[in-house]
Amino acid sequence: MELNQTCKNCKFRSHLFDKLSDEQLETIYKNKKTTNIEKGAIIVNAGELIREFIYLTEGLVKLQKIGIKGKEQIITIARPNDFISLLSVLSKDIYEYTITALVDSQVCRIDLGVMRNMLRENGEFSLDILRYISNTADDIINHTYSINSKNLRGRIALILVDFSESYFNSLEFNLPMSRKEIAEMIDMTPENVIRIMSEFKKDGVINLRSKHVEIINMDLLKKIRDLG
Amino acid sequence: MELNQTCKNCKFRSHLFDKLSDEQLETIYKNKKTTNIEKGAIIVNAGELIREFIYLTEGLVKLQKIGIKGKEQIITIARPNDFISLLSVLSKDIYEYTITALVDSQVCRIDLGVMRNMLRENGEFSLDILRYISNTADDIINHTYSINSKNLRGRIALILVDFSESYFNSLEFNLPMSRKEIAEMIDMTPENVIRIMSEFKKDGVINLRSKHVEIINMDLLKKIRDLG
DNA sequence: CGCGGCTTTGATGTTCATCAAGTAAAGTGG
DNA sequence: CCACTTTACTTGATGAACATCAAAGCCGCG
Repeated sequence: MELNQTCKNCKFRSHLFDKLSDEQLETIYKNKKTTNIEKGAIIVNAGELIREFIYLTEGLVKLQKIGIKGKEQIITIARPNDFISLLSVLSKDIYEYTITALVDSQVCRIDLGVMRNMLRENGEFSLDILRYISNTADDIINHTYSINSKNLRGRIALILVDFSESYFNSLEFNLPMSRKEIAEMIDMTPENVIRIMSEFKKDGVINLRSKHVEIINMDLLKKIRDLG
Repeated sequence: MELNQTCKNCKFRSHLFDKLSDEQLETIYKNKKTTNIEKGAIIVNAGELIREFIYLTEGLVKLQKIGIKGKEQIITIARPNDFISLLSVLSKDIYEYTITALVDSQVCRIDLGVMRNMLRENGEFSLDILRYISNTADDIINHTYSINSKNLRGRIALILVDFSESYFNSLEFNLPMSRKEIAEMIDMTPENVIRIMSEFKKDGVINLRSKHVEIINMDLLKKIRDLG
């Protein structure tokens, strides 16, 4: 892709790179690799040594923790322009989460040493990254507590609204994950995910055919979310 | 307290300030206020405008979220040397959490503008703070998921071990909070907190007299935590 | 075409929240 | 310092929400 060839003009560039000089962007360009990832492919495995900053340019990926009893737990779903390795990259030597592509995706990998130097050199950039990390962490914490305080119906409603408004900007979309993965995201069993989505369908709140979802009564769905 | 009079020689100083020059420490000294906080007193209220970096020098404080239905939720308990306002301070204009002293405590408040300038000026300092935020957020996220994946017995065991090993470094300690607060920390009801602690006492795992706890069988307690 | 994983529905059981009621402890005003 | 009030703690009984188990249908894939 032509526009991808320099970072300066990259159409996927995050505003977080705005504070970098042309020279610094050039340095990043020389020390990055862009890769295409197929749906279902693992981008990083928990436990691997961290060597790079990873930036999502296209697609959708899940970050998950492998629980002690094999029970997997999805922490968050990252979108384009997210630094997907961010939660571990600055504080740990190894990845804490496994990252997997939910749909065909594209990432840029920037050498970690280069990135660190840039953070040291450029205080404005560093401060922006600080804000970004802070926000990301806040969001995850809030999201987790919000899920936790809801009953099962409320949880399903929450993620349906979330997908619609925060990920797809549409009342119709295809769920990018299996029922089992949804269950892992909102801490319930696949059986109950199905049960409750079927209920919503029967009650005319949504339409559902395999992975395709159409939200019919958004107001009601939000009410279920907020009261649940 | 004499040693408190300059930041450079402060005995409560965090290693996070190590990267600051003498001049910068002097600037902080001129722009900070040290305050004593009584047990139970509120340090900041959620919703208040953030004007300061707050640093805990002595004591123990809780950070809590006020839920929608009045249900309070304790996010974490901060110790001396923690930047207790950290999760909101760089990304938000207002505090997201209410912070309350669990025991008599002391905090330093550093003007936010001064702090921001220092982060911009000093890349090493900024990078250290980045790591610190990253770590703090990671810890909270891990802790939350860990609590969430356990049954009630496992949760009680978890916090008892935590208090013993991470906060008091002793097999005997006084719980710095009520049963209700413990419940808010690990997402259960006060009734069940009591019930399960009584069970532990009856089974000879701990000794319990009002707020005083003595761990008798730490191995078993950890087994309960890990299997729960 | 047949196998394995994903999905769906129903029946059962367990865990935990809620309710209720009583006791102990701690703060409050005279 | 004592009566009084309030708040924290404790125990038991009940019910609801949800996980687990089981079985059958579906779909994609070799």
